[in-house]
Amino acid sequence: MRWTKAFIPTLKETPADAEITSHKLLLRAGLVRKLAGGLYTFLPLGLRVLRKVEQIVREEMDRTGALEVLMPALQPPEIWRQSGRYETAADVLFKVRDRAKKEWIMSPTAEEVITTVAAAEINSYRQMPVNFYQVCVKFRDELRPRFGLMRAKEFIMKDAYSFDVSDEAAMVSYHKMYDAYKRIFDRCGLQNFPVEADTGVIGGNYSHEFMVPAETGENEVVYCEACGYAANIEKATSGIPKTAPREAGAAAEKFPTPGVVTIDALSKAPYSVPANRQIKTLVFIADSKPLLVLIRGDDQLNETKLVARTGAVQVRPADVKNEADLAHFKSLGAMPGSLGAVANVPSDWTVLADDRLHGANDMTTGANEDGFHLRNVSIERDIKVTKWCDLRTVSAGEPCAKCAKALKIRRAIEVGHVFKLGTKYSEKLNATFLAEDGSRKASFMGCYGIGVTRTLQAIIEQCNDKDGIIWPTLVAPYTVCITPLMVGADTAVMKLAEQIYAELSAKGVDVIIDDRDDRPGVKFKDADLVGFPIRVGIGEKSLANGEVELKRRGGQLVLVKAEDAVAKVLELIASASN
RNA sequence: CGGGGCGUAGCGUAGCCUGGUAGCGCGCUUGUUUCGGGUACAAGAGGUCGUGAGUUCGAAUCUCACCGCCCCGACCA
Repeated sequence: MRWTKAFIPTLKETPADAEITSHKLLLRAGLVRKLAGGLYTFLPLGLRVLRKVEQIVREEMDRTGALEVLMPALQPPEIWRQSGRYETAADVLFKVRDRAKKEWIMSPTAEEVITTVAAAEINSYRQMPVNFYQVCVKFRDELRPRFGLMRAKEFIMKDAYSFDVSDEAAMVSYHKMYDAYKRIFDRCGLQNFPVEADTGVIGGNYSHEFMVPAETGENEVVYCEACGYAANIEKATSGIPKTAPREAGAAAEKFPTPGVVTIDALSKAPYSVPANRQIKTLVFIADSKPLLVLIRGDDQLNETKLVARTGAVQVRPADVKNEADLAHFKSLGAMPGSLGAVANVPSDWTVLADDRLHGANDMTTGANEDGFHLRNVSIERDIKVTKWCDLRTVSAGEPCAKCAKALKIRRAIEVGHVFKLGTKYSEKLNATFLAEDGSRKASFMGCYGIGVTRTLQAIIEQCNDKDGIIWPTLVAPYTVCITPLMVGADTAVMKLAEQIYAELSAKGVDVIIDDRDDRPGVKFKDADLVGFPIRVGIGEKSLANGEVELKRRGGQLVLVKAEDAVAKVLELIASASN
């Protein structure tokens, strides 16, 4: 490719609406342009990178034996109703109507569609295991698109769906994908690691996310350097000890605490109740039913865990400004800050308590009377807990549950997610088969997603310096950039540049020649900004000695004999490709 | 949806408070110059000042509504 024909609109200045490095570089390097919030056009250079990432994904998926298909972007709402997700995923569904006013859903994912195919076509255990995948545009009605391609209304996803005859077989399929994902992100040049994950609206019981460490990531990951434990903070647990039991004291005793409505205030004089001897009592509304959540005063509730434990579609904190919610507070007898679970809890309320409070006594909690708290509370004795479960958020420094070493927390970008689904979808959409023993069973599914466009941006977020992008060799838009510093057609410099360009092209190398009649500084800056892995510089000075320059992006410049240039470039490429 | 900020040439911005000629840098065009890290000089093109309504003799500037964008939060497969 010739630069003058390639359409690479680089920007010297950063567009005002880009915040994070990778977003700025996407725009500055001329890879994409914004059409509207969360919607981007891939320009030629950006598309080349996208295709290379897709290519890696396809190669590794094919290697596992997965089969590529292509499903419609428009889906009938009926199958979403059948799976139950018409309601549970309603918030992110883009819906359109055709001229007959019939509603359609723009695919955010395709469990329902592929399961419909399986229901019709997979009738025998002999047809499994099988794994179908596709790479296509997905739509999500994001509340707030942001960070360029990271969270967009429309994006490219690779989604795969496996069908197996048993739970054990499904686990084998799951691990095939798990291993393939590791290879895919490695080949993309990304530092990445899998973490245990919550399953969210997708459902299922076993799940990992693939994370790329980055300060700008939207996820927090808890990890242990000693034993390798790693989990999304939404899922993570630690080996932190339960609340130390004390000698069982006298009966719970009410005492006045006028105006004290925070853990912090109660921990100060004259009350001086340390936060770790307090019980925080929170009211939530789970599918319109009230719910009490008890958690230790010095702990933070993890709402993802709460949603998972309740199994409810919608869980939200009760709000005193909401009249229906206010009635719930009134039935308890107090407003937030004086709430407790010892007395006045209506019998039909669910009380969820965090495991860390198990067996705790000598605790202080709200008395369900404004301006009063209770001390000497023993949870077992004084509170009727419906269900004990893990509800707290892990903090850095807590002991690892596996090896007791201190846990760390870092931010990361989620680029892939694998789920073991069980029979959730196959049962609802009747994807059953005849087993070897003649019985009819629902197939055991897994689903596996990779955010392809997000992966592309994650690469930029991780691979850059002050001058621009530093593309990993396998995903660079062009592997080699030839930079002649004198473009006159009959100059020795240009003749050599053209010759090297032709030879590398003939060898199948993705090469671009910067044939612009521009100053050297402009060409160097642009080459660095776009981030080609290898640059071949050809100028009068070095050519006078029969030499050309070889420079790896971000590396040292080396002089090589002009006649060796092609061979040296091929060597560099070979050593970089994995 | 709540809070905050912004909208002036392709990009980045000044002007707005205190109403009266729309300015600068980059980019673009032409010419000269220069030629190893975003050359220099000269000439030039390019603007419904987000949209609509209002106040006023007069609105980029003041008022109201709407639209769009960015950030924080809520949400997130």
